[in-house]
Amino acid sequence: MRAVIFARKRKRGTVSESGFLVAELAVAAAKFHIDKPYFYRVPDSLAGTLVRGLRVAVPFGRANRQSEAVVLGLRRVDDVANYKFIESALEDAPSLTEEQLKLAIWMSERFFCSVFDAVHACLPSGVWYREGKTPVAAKNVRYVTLAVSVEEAREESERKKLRAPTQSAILRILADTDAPMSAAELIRRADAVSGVLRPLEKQGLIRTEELETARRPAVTLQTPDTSGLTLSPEQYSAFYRLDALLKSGAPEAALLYGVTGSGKTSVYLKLIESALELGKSAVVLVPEIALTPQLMSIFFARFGDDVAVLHSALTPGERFDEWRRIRSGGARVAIGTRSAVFAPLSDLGLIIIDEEQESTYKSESSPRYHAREIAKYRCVKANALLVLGSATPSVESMRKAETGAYKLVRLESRYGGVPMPRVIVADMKEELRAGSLAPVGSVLERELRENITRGEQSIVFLNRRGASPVVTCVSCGHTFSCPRCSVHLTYHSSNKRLMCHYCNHSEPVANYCTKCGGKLKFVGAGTQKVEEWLLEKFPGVAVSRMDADTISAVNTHDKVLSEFRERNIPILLGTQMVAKGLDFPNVTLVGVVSADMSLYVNDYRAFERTFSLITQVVGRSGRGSAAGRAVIQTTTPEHDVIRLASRQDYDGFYAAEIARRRAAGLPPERDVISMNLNGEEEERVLLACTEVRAELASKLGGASVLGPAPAPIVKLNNKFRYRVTVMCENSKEVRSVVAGIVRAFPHDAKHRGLGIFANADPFE
DNA sequence: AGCACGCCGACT
DNA sequence: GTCGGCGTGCTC
Repeated sequence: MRAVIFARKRKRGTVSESGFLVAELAVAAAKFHIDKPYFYRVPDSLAGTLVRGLRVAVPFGRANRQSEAVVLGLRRVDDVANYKFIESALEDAPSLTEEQLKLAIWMSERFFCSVFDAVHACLPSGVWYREGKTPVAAKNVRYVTLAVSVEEAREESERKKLRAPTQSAILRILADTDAPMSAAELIRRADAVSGVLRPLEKQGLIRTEELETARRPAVTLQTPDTSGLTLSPEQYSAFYRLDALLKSGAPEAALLYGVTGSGKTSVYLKLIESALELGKSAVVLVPEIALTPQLMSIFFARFGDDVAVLHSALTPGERFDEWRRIRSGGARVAIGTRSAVFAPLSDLGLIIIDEEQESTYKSESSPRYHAREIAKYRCVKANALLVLGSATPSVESMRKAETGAYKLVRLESRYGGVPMPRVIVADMKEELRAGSLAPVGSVLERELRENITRGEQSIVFLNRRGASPVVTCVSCGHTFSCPRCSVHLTYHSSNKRLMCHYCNHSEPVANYCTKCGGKLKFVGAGTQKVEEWLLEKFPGVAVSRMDADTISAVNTHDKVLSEFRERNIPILLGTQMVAKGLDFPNVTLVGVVSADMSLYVNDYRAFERTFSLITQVVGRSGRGSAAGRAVIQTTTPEHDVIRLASRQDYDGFYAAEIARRRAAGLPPERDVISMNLNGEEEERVLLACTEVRAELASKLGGASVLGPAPAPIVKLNNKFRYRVTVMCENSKEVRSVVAGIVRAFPHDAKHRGLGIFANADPFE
C-alpha cells in the first residue's frame, strides 16, 4: 500500500507559490518496515538545485544521524512545524533517470524492498556515499602536445641529442606520432622520468593539459570468431522473425530456443546491429562474465567503443566510467551481468538475456529481483524487444512460449551442419558391483585414452554439489564444523587452516582428532581426487584443472583456458565453470563424472538444473570439424532426466517436467513467495514462523502455505534460518498481504531480535 | 534497524 | 543519589 503512496502522481501546476518548499524523499535509513515518503524542508540555498532524482543528505531519526536520500518530488505546504531541513545536495545533476525512478517505485512493490534499496540497485556501486568514503570521481589524464611545428620539433630534437637525450627522444616521439599522447605513455616510451616534461614546457616546445578520460576494462581479444559473419539459412530466418518484432514498435518478448552450437550469438549480433541502425540501444545480459570471455571478445571486436561492460570484476573507477559512457550516450550497447539490466540507455530497443534459465539472474540479497522481470518492465515501457536465449529454457519461460505470451523462435541444428555429439551413458552401478571405487569408470577411461592417442582434447566435468575438501577422524568419524554455521569446515592447503565459506571463521588444523585423539584423514576436493586418478592412469599427460580452488587473481579463467587451447593440453578438468559457453573446436570428448549428484537435492528445480547442466556440458563436445562424443557416468541410467539429457531431448524433458509440475501444483502452475525468518534462538524463530504461517493462511484463502522448513544452511553466523512458503498466484493483492505482514512483524515486541524478509520467486 | 527515553533495581 | 539494564516507541 505504501508503494501506492509513492507512486501517486500530483497534477502538474498544483505547486502553489505560497507556503514553504518541502521535498518528498526516499530515505536510505528508513528500512522496509518504516519506508514511506518522508518530507523535509528545502533550505533557500538549495531551492534552485533540487529536482526529482537528485541525491541529498538528510538528518534522520531521534539522533539525527546523517542519511542519504533521493528526491521524489517537490511541493509547497503552509505548516512545517515539525519538519527537518535537508542538509545538502550530494550531486549537481541527478544520477537517476526519470525511467529509473519509476522503475524503483515499481520494484519496491514487486520485490518487497524499500524504494531507496531499489534506487540503490539502479546505480553503480562507485557513486554511493558511505561514511568516510568519497565517491569515485572522473579520472583526469595529463596529455602532451607539441607547441611547435613537427619540423621545428625534429630540429630541436637533433640539437638536444647529446646534451639532453631524453628531451630529444620525447620531441622525436611526439613529432613521429603527430598527435596528443598521455604523459604516462610518452614517458614510458622515451624511457624517461616524469621530470623531463617541465623543462620542455618551459622552453615553449610542448603543451600539457588535463583531459577527462574514461577508464576502460581490458579485454583479451581472442582469435576473432568469423563464423558469426554469415548466417545460416536457419539463423537468418530466426533473425528475420526477431527483427520484425524489434521493428514492430510495440513491446514484444521472444524465447530464442537454440540447441548448443546453433549459433545464438550470431543472431544476437545481427539483431543488435539492426537496433543500432534504427537509432536504438541494446542491453545484453550474460550469466557470469568470467565464463564468457569468448562472447565478450566477439562483442568488442564487432562494436568497439560502442560497447560498455558492467560487472562485478571491474574496478570502481572502470565501472563508474563505463556507466557514465552509457548514461551520456557514448556507448549504445551495454553488456554485463545481472545488474547491467539497469543500464541507463536512452531509446532502448532491445534486451537480450543469454542462458535465461541461469540462477545468477535472481538477486539473493535485497532488492531480491529477477533480471528477467526488470527487463520485461523496461521493454514494456520503452516498446522494446526482450529476447530470452537458451539451449535449455527454464520451464517457466517455455510455458509462456507455449501459451503465446512469448514468441517462440527455434534454432534446431548446429551451425555448419556439425552433428550433435554421440552420447554414451555409463552405468556406474556395475563398476561398483565389480568392486571399483575409481571416480572414472572403464568406459570413460577407454574414451579418454582414445582421445589422447588421437591428439584430440577432452573435458572432464565434475558435478560437485557439496563435495568440498573436509577433514574427518579415521577412528570416530568426527568432522569439523563451523561454530557459527551448520556447515563443515573445508581444508585450505594454501594456509593450512580449516575455513568456513560462509562466515569467514577459520582455525588451525589439528594434528589428531580433538574428540578421540585418532588419526585425521583429508578427503580432497572431488577434482583433486579425479586429477590424481588421471595422472596415475595417464602418466605424462598434462591436465588443466579449473575449479574454485585453482582459480585466483593470477591464475584466471582466461589464462587457464587460453593455455588449454594454445598448448593443446589433452584434458581440461573442472566443475561448473567448464560446463558453460566454452567453444574449443578440438574438444571431441566430454565426460560427466557423476551426473546424478544434483538430481536429489530437495528443490523443485533440481531436475531442470541437472538436465540443463548435462545438456550444456555435452554441447561442449564436437564443435569443430571432428565428430564429438560424451560419456555420462551415472548410477541411475534409467532415470528420465539422465535418459532425456543424454539424447539432448529438451522437448521430451519439458513435456515430462511440466506435467510433473502441474500435478504437484509447482511453478509455473502457481507462483512462490517465501517468508524468511532468522534469529539466534531456534525455538523463537520456529514459533514466529508458525505465527506468520497462520496469518498468511487466514488472510490468503486458497493459497497453500507450507513450512516452517529449514533454509539450506539452517544456521548461519549464529542465526537460525527457517522459512514459510506461500504458493498461489503472485497478484498485487497477495503481495500487499505479504508486505503487510513483513512490515508489521518487527513492530511486535515479541519479535525482538528476529529478522524477516519476503522473497518473490525464490531460487532454492 | 537504530536510537533515545524512562522506569526500576543495585551499588557507591 | 545515580549508574546502567532493558522494555517501549518513534523515525518527516
